[in-house]
Amino acid sequence: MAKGNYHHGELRNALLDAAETLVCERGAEGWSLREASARVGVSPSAAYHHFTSRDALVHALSGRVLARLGERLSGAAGQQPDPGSDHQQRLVAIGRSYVRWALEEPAVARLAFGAGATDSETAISPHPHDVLDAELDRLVDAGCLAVSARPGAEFVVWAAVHGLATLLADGLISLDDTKAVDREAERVVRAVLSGLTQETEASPKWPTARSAHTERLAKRQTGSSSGTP
Amino acid sequence: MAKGNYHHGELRNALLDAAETLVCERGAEGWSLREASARVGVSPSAAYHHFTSRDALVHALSGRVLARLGERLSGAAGQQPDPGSDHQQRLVAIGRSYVRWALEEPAVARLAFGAGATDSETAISPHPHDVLDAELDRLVDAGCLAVSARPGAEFVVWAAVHGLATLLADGLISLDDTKAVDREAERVVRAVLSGLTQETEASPKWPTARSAHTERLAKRQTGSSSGTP
DNA sequence: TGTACATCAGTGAACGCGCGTTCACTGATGTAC
DNA sequence: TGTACATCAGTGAACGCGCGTTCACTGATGTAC
Repeated sequence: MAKGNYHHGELRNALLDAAETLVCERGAEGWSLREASARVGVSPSAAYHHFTSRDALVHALSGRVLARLGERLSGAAGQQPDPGSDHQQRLVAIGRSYVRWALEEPAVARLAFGAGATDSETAISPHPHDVLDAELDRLVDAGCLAVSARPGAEFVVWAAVHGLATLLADGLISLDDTKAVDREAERVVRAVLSGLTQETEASPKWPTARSAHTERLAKRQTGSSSGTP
Repeated sequence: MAKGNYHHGELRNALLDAAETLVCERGAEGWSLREASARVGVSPSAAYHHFTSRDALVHALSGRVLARLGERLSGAAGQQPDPGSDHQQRLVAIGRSYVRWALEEPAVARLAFGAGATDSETAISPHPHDVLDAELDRLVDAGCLAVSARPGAEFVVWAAVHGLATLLADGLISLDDTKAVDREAERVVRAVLSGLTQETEASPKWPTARSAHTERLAKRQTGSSSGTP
């Protein structure tokens, strides 16, 4: 906005905004760097002062989108009233929020997950994965999930919620309205949490999964800790 | 193969094969109709005698891939020994098979699901969804799943398994080896089935989901039944 | 306060490219008589 | 069994297109003295 437009000032963000809008309108892959530049009213080459390539733009957008999702999820959990006897409530809220989000802008969700594993420059904060993680810890603290069932539980919950979200976003499953989506998300979360709760003892040791996100964190820490003895 | 190559004879299938190989090599979107034709040793225009557009090729490929997945899933269930007391075993096998499949050729899986909802020409048989459905019916018959929990249970299981499969395929979660993948799949399936089993009574009514696949079947049936009074 | 100058963030033309699709064509195949 | 002919499944040249990226450039900004 305002005055001489030779220097845009906010071009980086403006390009990300334009790209996101294009993704909404035309799908995760159906747009070009040239189009995004044109929307912002800038020449295609201007983009290269802010992103090294189209791919870098995509990754940056993915990061921004995932961070927003993280905020949204932790917000959803935080807005839940005092759990009373229903300790699964906050996790239900998270699952619901995740699924709703994927359904609001399916193409954006697809892009975010598609580019998700490759970007390592920017820290995504709060990362959706961390939000889920913290919530499961709460559940253990409340005595509603056995300590033995806790390791890797986030991947089970994440898988279930993510699966519902992507099946809906990709149109492989349909539900009639938002209400139905919310309730289906609730069913999935409750089923999976109840199942995990039953694991308790005598269960086999489950494998150790790692998320691309925590992987990155770990690398960063070992890298810096080697410098601080 | 053999003799005068003016008439290929199997061009349609050959193009699908080439496209599938290209998807493996370069990702779900990183290939062109021209490339596929070139691999088969045919001019690009030849493809138009078998597919109305590149998009039609993609959909046909998706259908073929999904049908193969269906076969594989039902095969995996069928190979399980007599369940004994473990009635979840067959479903664990299905889930394992689904996840393994997605991990073997992630790009192909992505393409199959991405194009999945739009194709309505060819019936996919056996459809993965149907295989799952049948198996849950078995579970009810065996008395291991309440009749009240059965409706829509396939979507809960599908979501969980599909989520794990896509998170792994997209690199958002990593596991060390095939063994770990198998065990994680088992954990997810067992968790979700145990959760569903607990639903039994007094649970709220869950929404009615529809899959793009059954939707299509329904349409076909109403269409033909109107002609046979 | 005024001027010189480095740096930053744009421009716009050009590059080479491969794409999906169309078209008029032609060689091979199979069928009717 | 042999020939005429319709149909099928290829060819190859051409279309117009938009793409990502590069390059030498230039106008605006901010800092040092």
